[in-house]
Amino acid sequence: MKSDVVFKRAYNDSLDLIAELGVGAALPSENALGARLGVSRTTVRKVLAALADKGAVSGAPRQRRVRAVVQPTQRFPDAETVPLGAQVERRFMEWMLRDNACPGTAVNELELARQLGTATTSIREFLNRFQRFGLIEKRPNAGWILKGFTSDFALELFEIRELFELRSARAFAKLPPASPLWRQIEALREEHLRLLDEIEQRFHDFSDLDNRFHRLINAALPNRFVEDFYEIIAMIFHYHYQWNKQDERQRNEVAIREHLAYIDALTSRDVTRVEAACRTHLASAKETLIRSTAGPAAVPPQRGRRRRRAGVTPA
Amino acid sequence: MKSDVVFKRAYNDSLDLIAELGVGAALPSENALGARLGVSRTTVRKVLAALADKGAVSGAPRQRRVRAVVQPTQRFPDAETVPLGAQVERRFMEWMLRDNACPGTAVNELELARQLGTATTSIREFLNRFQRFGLIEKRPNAGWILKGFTSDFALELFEIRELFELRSARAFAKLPPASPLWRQIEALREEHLRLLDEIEQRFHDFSDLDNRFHRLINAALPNRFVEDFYEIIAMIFHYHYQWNKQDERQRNEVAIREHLAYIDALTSRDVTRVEAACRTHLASAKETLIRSTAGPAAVPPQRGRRRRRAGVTPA
DNA sequence: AATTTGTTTTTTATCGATTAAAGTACAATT
DNA sequence: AATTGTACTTTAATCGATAAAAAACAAATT
Repeated sequence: MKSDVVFKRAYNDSLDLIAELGVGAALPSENALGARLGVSRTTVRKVLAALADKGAVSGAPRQRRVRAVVQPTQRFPDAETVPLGAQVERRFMEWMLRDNACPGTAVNELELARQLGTATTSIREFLNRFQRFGLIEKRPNAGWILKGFTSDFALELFEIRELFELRSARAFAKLPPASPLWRQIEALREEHLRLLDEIEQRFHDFSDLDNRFHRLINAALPNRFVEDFYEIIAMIFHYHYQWNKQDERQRNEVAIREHLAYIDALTSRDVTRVEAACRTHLASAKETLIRSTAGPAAVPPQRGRRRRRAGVTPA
Repeated sequence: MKSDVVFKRAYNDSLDLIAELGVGAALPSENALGARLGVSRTTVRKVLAALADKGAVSGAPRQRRVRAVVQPTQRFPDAETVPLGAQVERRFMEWMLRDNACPGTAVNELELARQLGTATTSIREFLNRFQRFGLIEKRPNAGWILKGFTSDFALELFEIRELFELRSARAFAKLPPASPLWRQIEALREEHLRLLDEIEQRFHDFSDLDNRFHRLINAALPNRFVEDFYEIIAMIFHYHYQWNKQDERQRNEVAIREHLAYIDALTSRDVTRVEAACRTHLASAKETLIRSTAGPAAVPPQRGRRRRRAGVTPA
């Protein structure tokens, strides 16, 4: 059956919302709530019913009000608000990165399903979607082979990344002065400066800023394939940041300065400078990533004999 | 339950094989047959048992021989040897291209499943894999939206294609003279000349040649993301060739000449010439593709109201 | 007349079960 | 040492069913 993560997340978000509104405040209409929480009215009504049950809101049809603010302890645990697919992805990536899973390892649906406690269907769905990241490969009727997070992977990834980002950065530099992107990049520049100021305490916040920065560059010349590719980058970095804490503050500080130089180059509209700044930054990002890969080897898949099994660590 | 397309295809292929060997010839060992047919020994034995049953091969243990060549009418129909996923893809693409399905149309799993006569699981799997082609988009918990085969799609596709192919072609031109790829491209050049010679009768064969030509260029500097992207191109052209027959002979002849100029540029190792030839060819391919698209519009998805349904034509 | 709410229908996410195919193991045969 | 028969175990592909969420319809209210 379908899980109710949508309901649980909406319920938790509603608790925040009523705390924000304060006791006595009138609630928005069901449709307005749905739009705000990003769920259908069906789910809104379920949440509202649960809240009325807890005595958090009064149930009167057309004039619902906040009656009491619910204790944070009454919230659903965060783990229960994460969609199954995302959970599977996280566990799989952790296994691959943390345990440095070896290229050539067989990944098998049944065993993954057992270890993650889900039906095989969900695992299949995940693997099929995950395939596009280039880290696994399907052999029809015979499971999946891990290609692995190797330095080859990182090199190929960054070759394309550079190709794409140079293209986008050139387009950015040629943007008409009236383009709203100029304001956005100026705002990002200021965010960078603020972060640099408090780098000792807030260096973790760089990951998100990095993501927004590169997406903004790509927005100069939208292309669905570039955007899709950037999702691969974002995914890799998302997990990589969580896993490789070595020199994190230092690395992020360097990257921030590179971003600032990159932004300056863009605002100068001097294509040669833009290209140089872009290349410099990507080269150092590549270095960082490669240092944490397993190595170059892509061991050919062993056939005919029992292959090493994927051992994702149990929950 | 699992379908037995693997068995049926292997069986058909075996019929071809025994016809090729001729009556009286000794059959290869089970393992050798498995390697040749691309299936496991389990399936080989099933096929062999079926063939013995038909009297096509003698069942004697270690000296199996071809006894009779089976009539082509005894083969399994081709439709039964196509994996479900491929069938779904074909039907879906035909619907989109032939019926010029409108961007913004909702694609719904249940209805597709009903129309194609499969379980919804298979449809989901297909849609998840198909997503990477950039023609559909998922809205979690709420089905899929067709982005459609629009001119925007073609433009974005060709922007990346040019970026990638210029990169590969430059690398090709710089290949050391000892590289085996030089021999391969020379062989392809001759194939092009032969095809040009018989263009009136054989213009259909260009599609396959085109595919092999561009893959060879990409092989100059292997990169999994470039290869993955080329699968999108190949898929689009595969269906496009089947669907748009207008001026086919003429178009293919032009393309062959462009390929020949491109190959000459490569063998000259003059990067400027290579780039020019590559751009010329891709520009004309782009033109062809764009002429058969629906138009630029990407209608925003309608929400809250029943959207137009995807009407894939029944089997 | 447009919102808002109550009710019903449709669709997606997820499960568990079943069959085909792959893979394992090993002794018997050439 | 490779090939085969036999028998078995494991895994992938595919189905149908069910609960949650979305969407549509209908009635009530301002």
